[in-house]
Amino acid sequence: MTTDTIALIRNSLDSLRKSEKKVATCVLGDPKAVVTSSITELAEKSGTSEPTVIRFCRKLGLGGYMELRLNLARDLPSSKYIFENISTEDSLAGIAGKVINAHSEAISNTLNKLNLDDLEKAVQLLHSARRVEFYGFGGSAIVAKDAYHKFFRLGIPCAAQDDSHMQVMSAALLTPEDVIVAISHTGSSKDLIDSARIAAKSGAKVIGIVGNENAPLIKYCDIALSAHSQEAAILLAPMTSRLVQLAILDVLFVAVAMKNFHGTKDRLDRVKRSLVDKRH
Amino acid sequence: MTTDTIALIRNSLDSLRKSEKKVATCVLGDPKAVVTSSITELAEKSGTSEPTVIRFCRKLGLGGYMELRLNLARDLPSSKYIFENISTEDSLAGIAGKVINAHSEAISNTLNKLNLDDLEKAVQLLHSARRVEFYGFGGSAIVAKDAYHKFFRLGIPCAAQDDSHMQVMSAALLTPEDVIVAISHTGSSKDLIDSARIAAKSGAKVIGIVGNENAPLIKYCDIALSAHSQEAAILLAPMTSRLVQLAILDVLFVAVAMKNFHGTKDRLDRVKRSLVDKRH
DNA sequence: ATAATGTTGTAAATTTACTACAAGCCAGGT
DNA sequence: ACCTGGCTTGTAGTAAATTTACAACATTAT
Repeated sequence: MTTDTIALIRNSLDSLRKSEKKVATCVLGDPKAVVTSSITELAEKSGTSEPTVIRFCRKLGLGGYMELRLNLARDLPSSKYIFENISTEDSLAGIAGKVINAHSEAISNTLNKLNLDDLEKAVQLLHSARRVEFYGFGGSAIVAKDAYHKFFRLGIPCAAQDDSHMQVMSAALLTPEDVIVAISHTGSSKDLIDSARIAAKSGAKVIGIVGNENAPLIKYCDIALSAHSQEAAILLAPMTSRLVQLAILDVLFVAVAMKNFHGTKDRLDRVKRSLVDKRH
Repeated sequence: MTTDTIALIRNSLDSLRKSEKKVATCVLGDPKAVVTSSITELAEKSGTSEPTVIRFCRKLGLGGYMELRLNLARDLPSSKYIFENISTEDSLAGIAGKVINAHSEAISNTLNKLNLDDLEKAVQLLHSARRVEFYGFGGSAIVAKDAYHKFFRLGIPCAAQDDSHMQVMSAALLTPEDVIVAISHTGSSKDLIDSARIAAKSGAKVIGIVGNENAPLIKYCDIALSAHSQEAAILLAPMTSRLVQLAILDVLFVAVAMKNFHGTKDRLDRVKRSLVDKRH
C-alpha cells in the first residue's frame, strides 16, 4: 500500500506510449526538478507537449500534473532527511531538526531492514519461553531494562542483567526452555559474548539485537535481529541505534502480547490500576 | 537549515497579522487539506482573501503559495494511516508496521510540538548548571538513566534518581546553581511532584519533561517541555511517549554538547577509547 | 490503397496564482 | 469628537498555469 510514485512510474513504464515514456524517463532522471517545474517546462524538457504529460499522469492513476508534483515532493528524499552531522554553526532549531529527523528516519528504516522470518522466530521463542533474561551493558543496559519493564507485565518471568558477573551466573543456571536477549550496538562486547556463550551452553536460546550485521556476537545467537542504522551521523549514531533497538523490542513486545490478547489486556489493566494511588 | 514548515509556522505565529494568523491556524489545523486545496479554497476556508494567503507565505520566507503546498506535502507523513490500534488479527508484518509507524510519526511530531524558546532556556540552564539530576519513576526512570548516561560524558556532574527517598534527600541538598530534570509521562506522579517541589524550594531550577500539557507537575517547573504524543493508539501510547521523551533529551544533549564542541569531542573520544578493551 | 484505429500536438477554455490599487481600520494628535 | 496618516485587508484585474476539445498525423488491417 506504500505508494511511492517513483516506483510506480518505473513499474508502469511498459504500458506507456512512446512519447509518454519520454516524459517518464525525464521524470525518473531528475524528479527533484519536476517539483519546481510547470507542466510546460516538463513538456519542453522531455520534447513532448502538455497533453502528453497529463496523459502520463492519468496513466499513473493520478488526477493530473499537480498531483504528480505533490506526490513527488512527498516521496523525495527531501532536504528534510539529513544525515549530516551537527555543526557548531547550527541554530537550536537546526539541531533539533537534525536530531529528530535522524531519529525518525532511523526508525522508519528499521521496518525495511527487519527480517520478518527471524522476527517471527523470535516472537515464538519469547512467547513459549519459561523465563526471559535481557542482557546489555552501558547504553544497551538501558534498553535491556526497558524491555524488562515491558515484558514482565505479560506475566513472563524475566529479568534484566547489566552486571557481567550476574550475567554469567544467571546464564549458567538457565535451561533449554529459557531465552536470553543479548543487546549490543557494536555486537562485539567481550563480556556480553561470554554471557551469550554460557547461556547457549546451558541450552537457552539466544536472541541478539545488534546494530551491525558482522558483529561477532551473532555467532552465538540462534536469531540475530540487526538494527543496522545505516551511516547516520557519527555523533548521533549511538542515540539512533539505541532508539532502533528500543523500537525492535517494542515490536517483539506487542507481537508477543498479541499472542494472548485477553490475558494481556487484563494484566495491563491490573498494572495500570495498581498505579492510580501514585497519582496526584 | 530547511526546517519543517509546520514548525516554522508555529514559531512565526507571533509576527503575523490578525488575518494572517487565521490562515496559520487553518493550516496548522489541517495541513493535509492545504496540500489538495487551491489558494482560493484556503482563503475561503480561513475566512480571508487570496492576497492574505500570499502575504502569509511570504512572511514564512516562501516564494508563494505553491511553495507552501509543496513544502507541506514534503513534510507530511507519507499518507499512511497509522494511529490505529493493533488488533489480534494483524499479521506480524502488520504489527511491525503499525508499531514502527506510530513511533516514527510520534518522533516527527515532536519537532512541531516543541517550543523553541523553552528549549533554548532549558539548554541554557543545563549548560550553566553546576550539577544536574534526572528524576523519574517506572518507565521514566529508564529515560532518566539514559539521560544520565549521555550527560555525564559532557563532564557535567550528574545523577539519575529513581528512588523516591533518594530523590527528596538529594533535592533537599541542591543549590540555586543546580538543575533537575523531572520526567513523567502523565506528569502527575505524587512522588515526583514532591521531589520537584523540594528541589524548587532549595532554589534549584526544574525542567519538566511531560507527555501532557495539563500535568500538575508543570506548576512546579521553571520550564516544561511537553512531549505531547497526540492520541496514539492506546496500547502503544506508553512506548511512543517514552521514545519521544528520549528524543527530547537527545536534542537537549546535542544542543548542550554543541555549546562547547571541542571539549565535548575530546571527552567523547576519551570515553570511546576507554571502552576498546571491552571489545572482542 | 484506404478505412479504421490509435497517438500526438495545436489551440482554446478554465482554473489558479499573483499584483496593483483602493477601501477600511485603528492609532495619535489637534 | 473628528480628522489624518499609516498600516491591514480585500476587490478587481492580469498573467500564467493546468486542463479539455479537437484536429492532424501515424500506424495497422482489410
